[in-house]
Amino acid sequence: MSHKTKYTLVAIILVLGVYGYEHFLKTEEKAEIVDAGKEVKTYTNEYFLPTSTTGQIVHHEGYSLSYSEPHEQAEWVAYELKKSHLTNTNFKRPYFEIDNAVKTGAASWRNYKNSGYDRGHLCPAGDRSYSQFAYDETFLTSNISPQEHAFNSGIWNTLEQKVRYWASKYDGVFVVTGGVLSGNMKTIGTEKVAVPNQFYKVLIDTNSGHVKMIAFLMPHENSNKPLYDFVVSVDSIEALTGIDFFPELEDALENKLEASSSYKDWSFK
DNA sequence: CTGCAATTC
DNA sequence: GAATTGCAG
Repeated sequence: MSHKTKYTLVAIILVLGVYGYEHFLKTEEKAEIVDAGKEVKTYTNEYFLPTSTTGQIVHHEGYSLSYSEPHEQAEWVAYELKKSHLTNTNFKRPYFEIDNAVKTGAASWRNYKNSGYDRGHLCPAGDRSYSQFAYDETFLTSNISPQEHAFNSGIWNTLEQKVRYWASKYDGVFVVTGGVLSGNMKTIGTEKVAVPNQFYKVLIDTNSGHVKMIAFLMPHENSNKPLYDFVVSVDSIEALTGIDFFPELEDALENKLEASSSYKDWSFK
């Protein structure tokens, strides 16, 4: 063959080689996140996981979730927020990524684009700022729900900050949070991601002597009311969602704590 | 902290 | 599409 043909072939091989290597790197990066879901969780983490009404629980390094395919979002996200997790580091926000660990296919972030709704974190990025990996992992689409911006940056944000305050004060809390996926809901995007009409957050603390619980149920709208106005019993959220929140607790204790809507054990400062 | 959007390459 | 920059609650 001619020299010209040889050079052409070499050039093509080089281009394919570089492309292939970059593709290999990207595949490796994705594999890291997927494999992270297979890691064995700590005892405490497993212990407080709620039941799944959808049959699809996914474990990530920094949180676990139960994915509802019909609603294209998690019915709950659960994680332990330790005092040591709280840092002042200010990571750059990454791009949202489809969660490949969701076998039925997690929603694309494109559903949210120009929808008028925020990509609202369920496990807040601010709760996983102890490492770049943990922070980035919260930007998976299985960890977000459509939220009105005024709500997300308003009273919901206030609640999230209060959770961090409690995690610091009580040396760690276990957090379960999600939207109430029932009733008539609007949808956004081509995949019809449901817009919850209410959001909840359930906390349990076992590190402060005696076990205590608190639950919040908020309409999907901003509010200037104090946080304690939204305290409800865990039982009432279980009735709404069908989720059993702390099935591993001793029954008598579980029944007592979950029936209570008292917040006397939790400091609102 | 919680986010979106316009701009540039 | 990726990254930077600015803006808003």
